[in-house]
Amino acid sequence: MAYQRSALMQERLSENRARILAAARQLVAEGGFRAASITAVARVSGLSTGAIYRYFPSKSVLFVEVLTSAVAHECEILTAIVDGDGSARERLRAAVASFARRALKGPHLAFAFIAEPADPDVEAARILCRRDFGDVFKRVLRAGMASGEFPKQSVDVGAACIVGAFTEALVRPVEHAGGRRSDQALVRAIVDFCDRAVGGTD
Amino acid sequence: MAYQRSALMQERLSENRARILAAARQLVAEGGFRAASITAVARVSGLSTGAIYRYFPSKSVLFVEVLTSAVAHECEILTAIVDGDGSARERLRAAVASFARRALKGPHLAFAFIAEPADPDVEAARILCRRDFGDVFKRVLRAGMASGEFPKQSVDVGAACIVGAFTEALVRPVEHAGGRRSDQALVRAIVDFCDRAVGGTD
Amino acid sequence: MAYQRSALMQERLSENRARILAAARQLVAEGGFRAASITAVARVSGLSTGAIYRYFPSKSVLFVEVLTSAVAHECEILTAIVDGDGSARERLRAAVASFARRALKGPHLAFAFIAEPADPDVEAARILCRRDFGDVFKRVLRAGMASGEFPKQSVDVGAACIVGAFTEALVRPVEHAGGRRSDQALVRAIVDFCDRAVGGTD
Amino acid sequence: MAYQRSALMQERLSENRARILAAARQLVAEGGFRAASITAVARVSGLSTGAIYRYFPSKSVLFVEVLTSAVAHECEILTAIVDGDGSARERLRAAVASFARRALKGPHLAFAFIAEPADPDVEAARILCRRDFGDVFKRVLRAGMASGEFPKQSVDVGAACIVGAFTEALVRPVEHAGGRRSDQALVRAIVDFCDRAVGGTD
DNA sequence: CATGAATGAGAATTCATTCAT
DNA sequence: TATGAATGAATTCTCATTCAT
Repeated sequence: MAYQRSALMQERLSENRARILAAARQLVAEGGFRAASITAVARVSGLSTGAIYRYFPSKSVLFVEVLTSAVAHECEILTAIVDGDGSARERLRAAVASFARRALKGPHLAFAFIAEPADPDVEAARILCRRDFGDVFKRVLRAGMASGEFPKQSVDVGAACIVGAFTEALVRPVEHAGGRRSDQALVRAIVDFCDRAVGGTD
Repeated sequence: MAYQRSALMQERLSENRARILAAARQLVAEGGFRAASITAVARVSGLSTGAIYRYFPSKSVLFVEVLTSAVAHECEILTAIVDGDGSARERLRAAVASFARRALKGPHLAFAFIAEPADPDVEAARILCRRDFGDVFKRVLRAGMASGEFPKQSVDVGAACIVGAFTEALVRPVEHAGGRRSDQALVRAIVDFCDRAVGGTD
Repeated sequence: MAYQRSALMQERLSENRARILAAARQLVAEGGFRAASITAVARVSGLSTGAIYRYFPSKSVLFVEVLTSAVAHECEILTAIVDGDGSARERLRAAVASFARRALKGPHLAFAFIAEPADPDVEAARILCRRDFGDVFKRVLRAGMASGEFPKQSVDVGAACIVGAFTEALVRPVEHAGGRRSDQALVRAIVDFCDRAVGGTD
Repeated sequence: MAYQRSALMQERLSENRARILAAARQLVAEGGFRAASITAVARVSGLSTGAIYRYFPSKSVLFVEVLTSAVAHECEILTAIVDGDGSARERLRAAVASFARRALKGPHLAFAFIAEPADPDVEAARILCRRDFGDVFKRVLRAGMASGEFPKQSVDVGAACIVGAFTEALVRPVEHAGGRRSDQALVRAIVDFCDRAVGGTD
């Protein structure tokens, strides 16, 4: 009996795939990579462990995709801001502020993806992701230098420093959730720091 | 009559302790906490697994010591610089440059200690260590603001951003060892970034 | 669509659970709790160590169940006898005789359960089990005292002494299996001892 | 250089041996065989682990001696009572009462020796010790039967039952130390039980 | 094609025993 | 001779991955 893969079936397949990714994302967000076992992903997604392996050949591959898709999404948002209107300085401030605000809403996820290693494959993907983040900032740095808004500086290092600066500044309040300063003030301080760092004028 | 513990024996004991710490440090530097199993520490240190437990009551305690001793050492060096002579700006530049140069020599370790989580006990120690690093920079920031060298800014956020910025900027070249720019130029770029970020004048 | 768990599968699951319990029971019977490692249970049951942990969350829980289920079974039998017809004395004799005969068939197990401690959790369960045994005998003692068959005496101590007496008398012949007197005579002697101890008249 | 083993040295040797035995006894009394590791024995005795092995070839041998010497001591006391003056019944009551009172003073030790097994060698010794205990009671049983004080009964079984009865009755209060009945009343109840069991008349 | 029970290598930790000093 | 550091096999438990149903 020949099987026809119906549209319905196709849909279910990609729905399952999405469910698995969502479950993995949620688990990492709630408890880090440590809490994200295949068994847990199966439980949260409502599928079996065997089913996970139908959609992803290994745990590494699954989490590399979780990581890259989340980062790609963030990068799209940042890119839209960086490629938008306004001065380079305005765009940089807006991009940093946007990332910081989003990270403060879903804290552990941002931390895990940016800072937490898992196994070597995921680690390799994480490094590529950080580079992707950096690339967005490189563009606005180049634009600012071209227009004379920013002084001459290393684009590579500047971009990495920006990513590192706001990552680190965001990680700490995340870890002591209680008694943190207002998120507004935190975002503002991070943005000011990056602004001064690249601009040199206040 | 109890036998005197000979000086030779004493020396071997502390030598073994140091060997265990060195082995643990090396394993973390090469492959992160993931690669640092007790078995691996035993193999690299040339001792048995049981011997590890004569010197350290648990894996957690061992790695907390690895972490805190490394960080304490770095903090001492930074503190000496920050408490030295010169303008706040000069001292900040010197501190960042010193850390960056040292990190480039023993690369992965710095990252693993700053960014990589392990088990809850080590994680708790790691958070304290990050705070210690930040504290050093807070002092120079306060000094610069008091003397009017630096504009008014958030000391907490600024310190975290500095730590994050140079950590991130150092991690990337470390991970793609080939084709990196000259270390000198890298250090210079990082220092300039932090300098502008806190000072606002060039 | 979730698949139905077939009756066959259901059966295999409870069969495995039973196999694990049986293997644990056998190992305790043959060599005491000392000989009953998880590895040994896995070997004897024909499963892997990991499989044991699908059915029982820890070694303690497994052995607590082995212990309590065996004791509960014995207690049911004794309770049925003690709550049956006849004089208190007849029921006491029947209960002791029944336990003794059963113990002589599966010897070491009864002893290990009554006398041998293991880890704290199992030990706690063991104490509760001894109390359960004692409770059965307390009832018949109270009945006999109420009816005037037995002289006034401590119910608590009497019950404990009965359990201890037949346990000890059964343990020795069990351990030197060769050359033992006839089981019949042994059971008779134990029953007579307990009978005299509580009744005081022959 | 030929060594002369001086009297002083001889004394120290047997003193050390005694210290080791005392340390082992104390540890078993306080925490059972579980707490009695060779390292712990070394610590408590003030000797090194290596020294333990100069006096005892293995842990088993050490604890077999701890066990047998303690039991031998109890047996001597019981034997003196059993071989003393008075009716068989009086001597039996006195012996049981003596053992019970002593056990209540140093409870864990008696329990560990009577009920708790360790490794196979110690276990074998424990069984022999119980037999030794039983032998004492066999003598008084025989004496009582010969004089017509006790009815005809199995000496072997009776002795075992007596040992089991008072052991069990003593073990329980030991384990729930709080809220126990008065020791006096407990001893009395145990003695009465054994008395009735062998004598048949009140 | 989905299921989830089973696998088994590997992790941290313990401890009786040995042997270089 | 006494020491106690070192050994290493054994223990309990975890989890990514497979495969019979």
